[in-house]
Amino acid sequence: MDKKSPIQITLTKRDEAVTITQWVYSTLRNAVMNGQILPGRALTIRELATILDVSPMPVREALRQLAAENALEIQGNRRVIVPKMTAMKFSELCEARINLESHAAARALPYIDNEKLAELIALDKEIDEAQDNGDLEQITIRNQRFHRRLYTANPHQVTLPLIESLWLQLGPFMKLANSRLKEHYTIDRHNEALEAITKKDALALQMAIASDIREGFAFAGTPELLYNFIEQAAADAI
Amino acid sequence: MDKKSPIQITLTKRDEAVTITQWVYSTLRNAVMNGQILPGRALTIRELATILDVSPMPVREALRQLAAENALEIQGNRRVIVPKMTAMKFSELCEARINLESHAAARALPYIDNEKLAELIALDKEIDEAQDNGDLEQITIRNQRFHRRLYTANPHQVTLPLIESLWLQLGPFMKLANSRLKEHYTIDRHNEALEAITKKDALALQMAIASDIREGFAFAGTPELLYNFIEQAAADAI
DNA sequence: TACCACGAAATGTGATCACAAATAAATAAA
DNA sequence: TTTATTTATTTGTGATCACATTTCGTGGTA
Repeated sequence: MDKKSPIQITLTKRDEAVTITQWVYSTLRNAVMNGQILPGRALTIRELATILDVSPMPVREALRQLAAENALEIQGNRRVIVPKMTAMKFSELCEARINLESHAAARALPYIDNEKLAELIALDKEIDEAQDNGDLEQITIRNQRFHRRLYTANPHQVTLPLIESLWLQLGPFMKLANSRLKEHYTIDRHNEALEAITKKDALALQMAIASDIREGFAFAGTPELLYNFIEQAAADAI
Repeated sequence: MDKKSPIQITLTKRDEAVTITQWVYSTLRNAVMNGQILPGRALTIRELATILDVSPMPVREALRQLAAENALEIQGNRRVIVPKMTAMKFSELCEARINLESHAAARALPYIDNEKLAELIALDKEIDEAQDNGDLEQITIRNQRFHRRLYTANPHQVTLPLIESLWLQLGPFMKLANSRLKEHYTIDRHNEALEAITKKDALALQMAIASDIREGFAFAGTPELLYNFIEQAAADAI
C-alpha cells in the first residue's frame, strides 16, 4: 500500500452563505463517508488545503471536528489518519447501531402523528425509486434520510449525533450495505417499520429497525468476507 | 440572569508535555462538567483566551472540539453557549445513558478476566472511601473511572466516546447524582454488577448498571424537582 | 544487505493581523 | 419614556508567519 497514494476528493460548489470551514468539513466528511480516503493514509493540513484550494486554517478546524466525531483519528505523533477497520470493530459498530437506533426509534414512536407517518412513507417511496434506478449514492442518502427523519420525530431526541458518528465510522460500508437492500427485498423492513408505527407497536418497530440494519450488513457476516471487502474497497479507492 | 455573569474557571497547572490546545480543552471540559459556566451564557474566544492567558487560537480549537462532542452548542449567529437543560432533554439523556451503558457493559463482560475483575473491585473500594470522606468531586471522578474501566475491558469497544458525550451533556448533574449514592446505599448496585460479572450473567449486569444510573438521577424524577435543581445550580454557579 | 546516523524538508502548533458580520451603545424621533 | 436608527465596539473567520518537532532521504558503517 502506497503511503502517498493520491487523494481523490469530490469537490462541490461552495455556497457563499456558508463558512469555508463548514464547506471543508462537509467535503471531507463526504470523502470519508464514501471511502475516498484510504484507511491509514496520513492526512496533512497543508496537502488538503492545497487540494481544496483554501488556507490551512479551515482545514485544521474541520479535521479537529471530524476527529472529535471519531471519523478521523489523531495519533500520538499528531498525525491524522482515517481509522483502520477490523472485523471486530465492524461488529461492534453494527451492534452499537442496532442498539442505539432501535432505542431512538422506540423513543420517537409516541411523537409520530399521521403527518409524520405520511412523510416517512414518502421517503420510503423515494428509496424504492433510487433502488429501481440502481443509484447507489442516492440509495444511501435517502436511506439515511429515512432513518434520520424517524429518529428526529422526537423533538427532545439526543441520540442522533451519536448515531451519525457511528454512520461516519461505518463510512464506506454504508453504501454497500444499502446496495444489498434489493437482495433481501423479499422482506421489506421499512414496510415492517411503517406497519409497526401505525400499530404503535414499539417492540415491532425495534425489531424492524434492528433487522434492517443487521440484514444490510449481512454481507460482512464472517471476518473473511469483511476482509475481502476491505481489500476490494481499498483497491477501488485508488 | 446576567448575560455578562463572570466565568469562574478552575485553572490547573499546565503540563509542558501537553499542547496548549489540549490543556485548554480539558480545562473547559471540566468547567462544563462541573457546571461552572451558566447555560445560555455566551462564550467568546477572546474572553476565554484572556481568562486562560493564552492566544485565541487554542481556544478556537478547543471550543470546536467541545461543540462536536455536544458539550457546547454553536448557534446560528456563530455564538457558542452551554446548552440549556430541559426536563425532557434530561430524561432523554438518562434513558440514552441507560441504554448505551448497559449495552457496553454486556459487550465487555466476555472480556473481563479475574485480573480485570480485581481491578474493578479495587476501583469500587476507592469510591467507598471517597464516599466516607464526603468528597463529591472524587466520588464523581472515581465513579466515572469505574464505569469507564468496565466498558473498556472490551478492546474493540466503540461506544465509550458516545457515552462520554452523554456524561458531558449531563454535566453538573453527574456530581449531584453521585452524591446520592449514599442515600440508596442499602442496595449497592456496583456490588450487584460485580456479582453479575463473577457469574458471567449479562442480563443481571445490564440490570445492575441500569439501576445504578436510574437511581442516581432519581432526584430529578419529576420536572418540578429538576426545575428546582436547575435553578439552584444556576444560583450556585454565580 | 541490513542498520544506523545525520541533515534537509515537511508538518503541527500557536501567535498575530485584517476584515466582515454581529452585537452593543448612543443618538434621534415618536 | 419608549421605540427606531445610526454609530461604535466586539467578535468570529480566515490568512500569514515563526518555531519546535517529526518525518524522510541520503550516505555511511557493520
